[in-house]
Amino acid sequence: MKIGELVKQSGIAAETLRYWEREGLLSPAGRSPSGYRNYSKENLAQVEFIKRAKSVGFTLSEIGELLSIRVDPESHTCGEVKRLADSKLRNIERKIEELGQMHHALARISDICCGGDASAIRCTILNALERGNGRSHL
Amino acid sequence: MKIGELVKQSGIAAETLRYWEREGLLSPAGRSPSGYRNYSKENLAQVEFIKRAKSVGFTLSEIGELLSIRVDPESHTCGEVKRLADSKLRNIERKIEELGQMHHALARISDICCGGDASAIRCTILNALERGNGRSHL
DNA sequence: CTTGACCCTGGAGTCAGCTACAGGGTCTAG
DNA sequence: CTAGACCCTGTAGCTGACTCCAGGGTCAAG
Repeated sequence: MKIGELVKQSGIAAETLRYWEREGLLSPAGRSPSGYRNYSKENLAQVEFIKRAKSVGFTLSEIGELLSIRVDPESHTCGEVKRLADSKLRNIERKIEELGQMHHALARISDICCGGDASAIRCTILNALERGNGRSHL
Repeated sequence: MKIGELVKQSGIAAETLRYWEREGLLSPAGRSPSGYRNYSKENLAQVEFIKRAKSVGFTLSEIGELLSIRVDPESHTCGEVKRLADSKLRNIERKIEELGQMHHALARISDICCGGDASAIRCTILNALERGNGRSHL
């Protein structure tokens, strides 16, 4: 199938598919005489693989590693794959933790703000940002 | 004080302070005859304000808005400030939610992987990425 | 035979928030 | 007077994942 068909089947933009190809994630099965990319069923499966890997947070370069394992799984171990997954999990946990701290700090200073039409001169949010309060995130 | 002193007092790199200035967040109180930036105590306070606002997740352009309220709070209301804070809170919540879903999905497929030295041919993680399983995030 | 949809390449631009020069001027201690 | 620390501007590069564009070739329908 040509790229337009793959776009329809996969929901991924043509520019993006070509970008993934440049990044080494997706090689079309072949080319037509006139240079048009020809994609196979396997190519479509690979695009779906990439989409799923993206949806759980892998970066394109990590997906590249996963794909190289996928094409030759005999030469790799479960352990390798699990290490990739678990390091990504730790990574996600760190981000959640950071965001949680931000949320906690911001919620605390926002909660005590009246939020009314009074002038912002004594706004507690502004004051908290102005002075901090000794804790790490405000 | 000159920029090097502000760097010491604030812990923010000189390049970054100049960058913030280009972005309209921080204007030095003045310039020496030779063109060196002169920073005041108020400038230092402003840098601390920016640091705190960053630490709770505001972007530089949002911080710009907060700063413009800060310099003229009479013309603004608590409500304005709280709306900024609350929209940022919703924003953080969305990101946490997204990451939580990624974490959930990835943990689920990682947990059932043996992680051993066996070849990756039947690796459950790879299989899950290959086939999906009908849920939104795998 | 032409129109319009489709495809190609290569390169530049986008977002945020820096960071790193290069090539110069200034200031201060000895 | 000179060495070295400091400061200036302007420009370019970095990250990641696209996104857009110009300028062209290809293909099928009518």
